[in-house]
Parts: sequence; structure tokens; C-alpha cells
Amino acid sequence: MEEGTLKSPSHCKGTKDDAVRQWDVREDCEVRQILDRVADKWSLLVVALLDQGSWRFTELRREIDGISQRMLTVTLRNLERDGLVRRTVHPVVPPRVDYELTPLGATLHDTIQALVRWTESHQEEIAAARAAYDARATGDTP
Amino acid sequence: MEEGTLKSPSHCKGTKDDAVRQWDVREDCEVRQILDRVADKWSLLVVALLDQGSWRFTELRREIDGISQRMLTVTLRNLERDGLVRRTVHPVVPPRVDYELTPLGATLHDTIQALVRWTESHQEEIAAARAAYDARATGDTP
DNA sequence: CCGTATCCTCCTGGATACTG
DNA sequence: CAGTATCCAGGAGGATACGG
Repeated sequence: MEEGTLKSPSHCKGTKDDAVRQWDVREDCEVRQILDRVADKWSLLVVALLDQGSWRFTELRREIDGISQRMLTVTLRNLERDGLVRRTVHPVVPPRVDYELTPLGATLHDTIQALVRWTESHQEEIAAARAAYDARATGDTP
Repeated sequence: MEEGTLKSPSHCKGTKDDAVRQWDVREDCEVRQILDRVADKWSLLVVALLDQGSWRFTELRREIDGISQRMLTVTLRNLERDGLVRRTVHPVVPPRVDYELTPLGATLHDTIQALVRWTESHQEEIAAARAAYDARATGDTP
């Protein structure tokens, strides 16, 4: 509603000398807004799943362990609003609603898959790092 | 249920019960845990910045618009614990602490940059989709 | 079956003040 | 400067019940 007042150039003045940053990190910038949406815990999972064809609401709910009905609805609405997911209501009874990625959403999927794959392939290193950190913390700071 | 009624993607098997997923989405699985950490709003920003060399605490704080001292501390601690960020304390007065990516953290950076670049290059499409959705919602549901 | 609405809890995360 | 500690408001998010 109240946007339009501030428009930020993609290159910004940096406090660290001149232009060290390659992108805008201001709180009100577009990228930050979208990043917050896309980097959302549930959004990530939903998009990752939706690549595998069309899903019904209840299927998604069953599949995503731990998500509540409310959060799935909210997440899907947000993704739909951002043009990443298409919602199709079939006028049958009982009602049937299908969700699938839009072409725009499909382009995001590659990036998310990269994130998931990174996580999978580095989970042991991270687990080891955590264990080492915890051991250091408990044994070192009496 | 019945395998025939569900449209299945070419590379997927018929039932969605558990064979369709290519990765584990259980709440207690490693990938979910790490994903939640990595997909965190502040972590993403910190990692993206840290690629550009070594940063001091206050520099990061100034740079990341809107982050509080507490959240920066917490975020850096988590990243350090996961082995993504190295924290170096210089025994001088006034104290000086530098943060930089570990080799492991550097491998994550590519993925995060991909996410940031995706966001940048699609922000107009998303803004348009949002505007369309909002217009539809306000004009359609009295 | 697919939601919306309501309530209520809990945890995130900001503000502030204090140490080394 | 670089934290830690404490307090507290607000929103995320779960549980439940009901409507289409």
C-alpha cells in the first residue's frame, strides 16, 4: 500500500569503503522482501515438493511432516500471490483443489533444489562441526 | 489409493505415498534441521555479505539494515557452530573480532548467491503477480 | 474434502542496560 | 568494541470448531 516512496538502485553506497556489496541489503528493498518469502521454512518445502507434478491439499499436508492446516493454507496463499503457485479448484463434490508450480515457480525450483542438495551433501560436515563446537563449549568454559 | 487416477510425472512412480519424494521431508530429519538454519532470514544475509572478505561485528551490524545486536550475535554463533563461519578474536584493546566464511561456508555461498540473483531478476514479475492478485482479491470479494 | 475463523500459546526478536 | 543479560511486546503458528 504505502510503497512507491522509496526506490533503491541495485547498486548501493557501502559503508565499508565504497561499493563492496554487490546487492541491496536495505530492509525496505524488494530483494529483502522477496528473500524473506522465498527463504521461508514452509515455502521451501512446498516448492520443492510441487516440482513433482500436481498435488492436492491433503496430499501436501500428509507429506510435509509437522505442518498445520493453517500454515499450509497461508503458505500456499502467499506463493499463489507471488505468482509461484497456481491453484485450481475443480467444481466437484467433494471439492478438489490442485496445486502446481507456475512457470515462474518452476524457475525457482532449480535454486531450491540446489539448496536442498547442498544440505544433503554437507550434512555430515555440519553435524561434525556442531559436535566439535558443543564439545569445545562444554569442556572449555567451566 | 488407486495408482491410475493420479497423474504422475514421467520420472515418478504412481503413488505419492512415499515413493515420489526424492528426499526426506520428515520433521526430525537432518536435512530439515539444516534447511531451517540455512534458510533463515538473517543467516542468508550474513553469508551473502561474508563472501566479500572479513568483516568486523560492527561493520556487519551497520551493513545489515534492521538487524539487532542480539540477532546478529545469535546468527553468527549459529553459523559458527555449524562450521560455516570462523570467528577470530584479536587480543587487542579495544577488542577486535573478525568474521569470515570457512571453506564449507564458501561452498554455501554459491547457492545463496543463486537465490539472491533469482530474486533480483524476478522481482518485477513477482511484484506484478502480487498486484494482480491483490486487485483480483479486492475487486472480487466484497 | 478444502478451507476460514477463533482462540491461545510460545518463541522470536527488539530495546535497554551492564561488563571486559 | 564486542558482546551478555534481562525484560517484554508482537506475531508466528498450533488446536479446535465450523461452513461450503
